[in-house]
This record gives sequence, C-alpha cells and structure tokens, in this order.
Amino acid sequence: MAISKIKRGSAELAILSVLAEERLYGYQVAHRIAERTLGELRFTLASLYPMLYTLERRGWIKGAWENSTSGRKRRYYRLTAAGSKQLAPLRREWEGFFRAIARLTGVAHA
Amino acid sequence: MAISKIKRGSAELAILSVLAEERLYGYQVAHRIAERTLGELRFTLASLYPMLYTLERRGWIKGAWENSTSGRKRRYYRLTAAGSKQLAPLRREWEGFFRAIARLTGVAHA
DNA sequence: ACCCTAGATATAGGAATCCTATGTATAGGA
DNA sequence: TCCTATACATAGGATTCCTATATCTAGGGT
Repeated sequence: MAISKIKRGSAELAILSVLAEERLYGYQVAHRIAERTLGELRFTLASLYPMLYTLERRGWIKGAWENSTSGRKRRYYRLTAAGSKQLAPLRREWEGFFRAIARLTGVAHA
Repeated sequence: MAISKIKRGSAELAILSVLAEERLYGYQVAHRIAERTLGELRFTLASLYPMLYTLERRGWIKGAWENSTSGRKRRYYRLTAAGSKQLAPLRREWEGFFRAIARLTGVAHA
C-alpha cells in the first residue's frame, strides 16, 4: 500500500486523539486510526511502537501491561494529564495549518 | 521563529499552487507563500531553492534567467503542462488527508 | 569612502519523522 | 502441521526540510 508522504507529522496528533477517547493497546491504536480514517491514515506497527515509547518517555501517555485471556500480554496506553494538556494546542496548530493550506490552494477538508 | 513540524510535506503543494497562478522568481515564491498564509507557512530560502531545482528536474516547473534593472539576475519559474497535471491529484490527496484528520480529531480548517 | 541592510541565488550538512525489513511469541483454524 | 491473525520490539534507512554558510548587487546612512 502506497502511503503518501503528506501523512508526515500527523502521527502524534492521531495517537493522542484516539487515546483521548479510550484506553487502547498498541495494536489497537493502529487499527482505530485506520478504521476511523476509512483507511486513509495507516501507521505500520513497526513505526507505531517507537512513537508510543517516545510519547511515554515524554510523559504524555502511560502504558501498563495486562494479561489477556488469549495470546500475548498487552500493553494498554492511556493519555496522562500532561498529554491531555498537549492535545489542545496541537489541535490549534493543525487548524492553523489547514487554514493556511486552504488559503494557498483552495483545498478544503469537506 | 519557531516553525512547527506539521508543515512537512506541504512544500510541493505550496510551490506548485503559487506558480499555477503567476510566474515568480524564487525569492518571490517564498514571500507569496508567507503572505498568502498570513505568515503561517514560511519556507526559508535555503530550503526553497533546492526544492525548486528538484521540481525543475522533474519537469513540473521551468525556470528562465532574466536581467532585472536592479540587483542580481532573477530566475523566473512557471508551471509546465506536466506540473499542472500533477497539481490536481496532489490537491485530491490533501483533501483526503484533511478529511482523515477531521474524522480522527474533529480538527477542521474553518 | 565605509558599513549595513535588503534583495537574490546557492550549497553542505544535519535533524526530524516515518517506513522497510526483520525478529520474537501465542492462539486458533484449515 | 502450517498458516494466519494477534501482539510487541529493534535496526537501519529514506524523505523532507532546516541551520549554517557563502556569494553577489544596489542603495541608504554616516
């Protein structure tokens, strides 16, 4: 699947956004993002996990191991208070960016 | 000036978009983009010129030297037919991307 | 005459972001 | 038994754009 380059920079926003609504483990995060964007945004697991570690190191998300009845252990991530605080300005940044692109090219999201 | 990272990937679209409307030299391209986005998108000249060379090598834009009455020579760029053909699908890609982000986070351009 | 600023183009090197390739491990279906 | 889906993990690299630096010209201030 050819992932276009315009996805760059949106990973953080995407991960924080889905974790803001529910507690999810890594594998689930990737699926939620693909599902909610109708497949338009897809983060491969091999790039997703390092992002989760980075966000956790920053204190924006917090992971906890849990045994599942089937298969491997899962590491569930939730948004921390610090992460929640980051999400609002991040959204504003993206809104500004969208406005800028719209002004330049007429591209709109709807 | 702290340029946020979310600009990534938009350079091509920005350059082609402004050149689709008028013939501009490099220095002017940077100013048009900053001006039209109210300063929200700014490409430093040192990163802009290599992008122009790349786009020209691809045949999407075409540059021509011209003497100006004052100062240095200017290299004016115009969109080629091939570049014009690229712009439409590029816009569609960005529209898809905007829709995806909007679905994920509720971020909208307006 | 001198320096500084603005205009204008150019290149080297590197930071940030995300992907490809690869590996490990478990459960369940064909 | 093998394959697939589930689930986490790391190394290395590609792409995109920036910082730092350089060159050259014209014009204004002192």
